[in-house]
Parts: sequence; C-alpha cells; structure tokens
Amino acid sequence: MKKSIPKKTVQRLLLYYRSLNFLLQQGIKNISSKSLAGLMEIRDSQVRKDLSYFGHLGKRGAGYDVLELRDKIARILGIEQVKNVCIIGMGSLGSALAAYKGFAALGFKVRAVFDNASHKVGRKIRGYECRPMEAMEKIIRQEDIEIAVLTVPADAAQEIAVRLEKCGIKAILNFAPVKLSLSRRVKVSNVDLAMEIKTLSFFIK
Amino acid sequence: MKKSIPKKTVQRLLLYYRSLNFLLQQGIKNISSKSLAGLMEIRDSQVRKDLSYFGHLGKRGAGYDVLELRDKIARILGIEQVKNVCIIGMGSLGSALAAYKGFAALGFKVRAVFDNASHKVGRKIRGYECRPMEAMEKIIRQEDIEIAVLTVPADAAQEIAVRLEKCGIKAILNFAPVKLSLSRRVKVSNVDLAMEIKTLSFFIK
DNA sequence: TAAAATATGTGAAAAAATTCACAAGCGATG
DNA sequence: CATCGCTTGTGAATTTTTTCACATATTTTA
Repeated sequence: MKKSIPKKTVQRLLLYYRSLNFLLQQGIKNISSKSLAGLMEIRDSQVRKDLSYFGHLGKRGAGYDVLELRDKIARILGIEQVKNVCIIGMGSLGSALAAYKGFAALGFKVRAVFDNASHKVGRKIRGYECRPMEAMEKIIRQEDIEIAVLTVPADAAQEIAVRLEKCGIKAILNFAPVKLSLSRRVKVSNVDLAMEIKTLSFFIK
Repeated sequence: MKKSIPKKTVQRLLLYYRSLNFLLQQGIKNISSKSLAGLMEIRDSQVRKDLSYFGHLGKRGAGYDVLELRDKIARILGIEQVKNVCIIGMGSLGSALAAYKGFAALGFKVRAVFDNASHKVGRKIRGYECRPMEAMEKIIRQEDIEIAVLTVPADAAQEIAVRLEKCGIKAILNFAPVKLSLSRRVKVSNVDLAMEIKTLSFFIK
C-alpha cells in the first residue's frame, strides 16, 4: 500500500503552489529546494521530502522547473477540477466568504448560499440569491455540491451538519465553535477564529 | 528548565475550556478525563497529559471539578486579562471580524479598526470608528494594542506588517495569503481560508 | 473498615513528523 | 569526455507528539 500523505504536507503543497506562482510572475524559471524553502522559512529537506511523496518532480543537480512543478502540484491538489460548494449562514462572516476571491483561485465554485432569516431569503447577497434552509437538501443534490461552508450560530451547527450528512455532503468547513459529531464519512475541518488569536496570545509573554 | 508547552496542547486547552463551560451550563459539576475526551473524540490519556503540564488539576479516583478546572484553564490561558487588538483592513472580512462576538468571550477587546479607503475613514463600521492608516502607529501606542488582525490585500500585507513590528506589536493574526517576513520577536499566525478548504477537499476521494 | 471500583499522573513505548547526511544524477567547464 | 560542483531523493537518525500501562490515590459498597 502506498504511504498516506500527511495533512501538513498537503498544506505545505499549497504554500509551494503560491510561491511558485509568485516566482513565475517574477519570470523565474528554475528553483532549488533550498531557495524555495528559504521563501517560507522551512528546511530544504522538508521541501524535498514533501515533493517526494508524489514522484520525482525535480532534476538532480538542476533543481525544479518552476512552471512544471506548479502544474504538477495543481494536478496533485486537483486545482484544475472545479468543486461545487455552498455557504450556509449569511451572517457577516458567511457573506464575507461569499465575496472572497481566494476560493475561485483554487477551483471552488459557490453554487448556493443559504439562510433562514426571511428578510434575507430571495435577496441577492454578494451576487448570490439567498435560498431558504428548507430547500437546502434539494439544491445540494441538484447542483452537485460536495462541500459546505458552515457559518451559522453554534447552537444550530450540529443539527444542520446532520442534515448535510444525510444529503450526501462530503466535507464541511465549520466556523462554528462546536465539535460536530458525524460519521467518519464526512470530513470536517474547523476554523476557529477566537482560538487562533488566543493560541497566538498565549505565546507572547 | 521547565518543559515547553506544545502548541497543540494550548489549542486543546481552549477546546476543554469550551466544553467545560458547556458542562457547567448543564449543571454538571464533575467529570473524568475519559468523559471529557469523549466530547471531542480524543483519548483520555491525551487530556491528562495536556493538563499535567500545568500541575495536579484533578483528584485521583474522583476526576476533575468542572468549575475549578475551567477557572484554572482560564488562568493558564490568561482569559481573564483583557488584551487590546486592532483590525487592519475593513473589507468584508475585516468588518465581519469586527462584528465577531467570539473575541470578547476570550478576553480580546477591539480598540481600533483601520482602513485607507477615504470613503470608510471617519465612518462607523460595526460600531467602531474607522481610522486612517496614517494614524496606525500613533493609535496602537496610545491604546496599548498588542495584537493586530491583518485583513488587507496580499500585496499590502508585508509592508504593513513591517510598520506593525516597528511600533511594537507583539503578534499578528494574518489573513492575507502571504508569508510575512519579520523578526522572531513578532509572533505571526496565518489563517488561510482557501487553504483550509483545499486541504479538506484533498482528502475526499 | 476492608475490598472493589474508579480515575489520576506519569514514565515508557509507539507513532508521526522533521532533519540529517550522503549516494547518485545532472550540467557546466576546460 | 573526464572532472568538478551542485542538487535531488531517500534511508537513517532525531525530535516531537500521542498512546499505553500501571503505580498510586480516592470513593463507594457491603
């Protein structure tokens, strides 16, 4: 069996992807693991180890071809193939995410946004027509949505997550500060803004 | 020398803190490491190891006193002492963060918000008067701000970060998808929303 | 109050992630 | 075309994090 890819490696792959795009803009055609590592303050061996999970992407003595490596990483990460997402909860955070350009750059397409507040439903928010929560299951299936971004209040999150699991969502990016209990089938990733800043502040003394 | 605390331990401490608050609301006065671990799908030994960094917080044979443990964690994390923060960049994300209640719950106080767009400066956004970027250094010093939340476009982030370092900011929560190069003195934590969702989607196949 | 049931705290073991170190491949140079 | 300098790819070593396992302490039960 092939070795499984550490999550951290995938995250760094994305950082490499960004740096490589930057280098391309600069007109730089070739780079060594050492220089690439220097851009993000990690070791060169880390770069090589990460890339080695995916085959022989460089050339001994010569380093990596920037364009080629970028495209290989894009393929590994599946950036070229579009994934449909929806955003649930059109509060200030949900609507900021609806406006966020970064998703599109990595191959995500917002196909629907939901809220249950009657004054929002039917109105356009950031260019997306806000749909009612009752229609969620139907629309997710219709639009072939695989990933849900969950930006609802903490006390509503678990209930909605269960509904999402039932209608076949594959992954949830959860911004609510609660642990979602779902079956192993659904991948959940938590972004906890308060926690990020608190962790940061712990280490400043 | 005392053992240094792993970052992951600090993060979990915050999760424990949340769970303990929840348990308190439920009127639960006592809990074992096993039950607490069950709430967040980790091992009981992990809970005990994490807590053991900070002394003997529980009672053999009896578990942990919920209220007491919560307060001890609050003290460890410094939740009771208010830290002043500012938000730089009043785009949709910045202004969503300005409205975010979660910061206050962990002892953070937004003392200023900044933007350089002239149509925003001087206006109230989410209850905060938007200040001009020129005044940043002065206000940070005046208001004793230690932490900056950076929600500006990627191409402006590095330059502002350098200014922040110069005026003595201790930590930056960076939402711009770029690596900030600063001296070791300033702690930087990156929140990269596109990266989160891409990492998630990598593991669904 | 003695025995049984619980549950912590912590070294030791295991697992995971990072870093080292070097053989092997490539390109440039003379 | 042989040599030299550079750089990859990768096992081995190291470091970090997690899990195990058990001695020790407390509570409950009979």
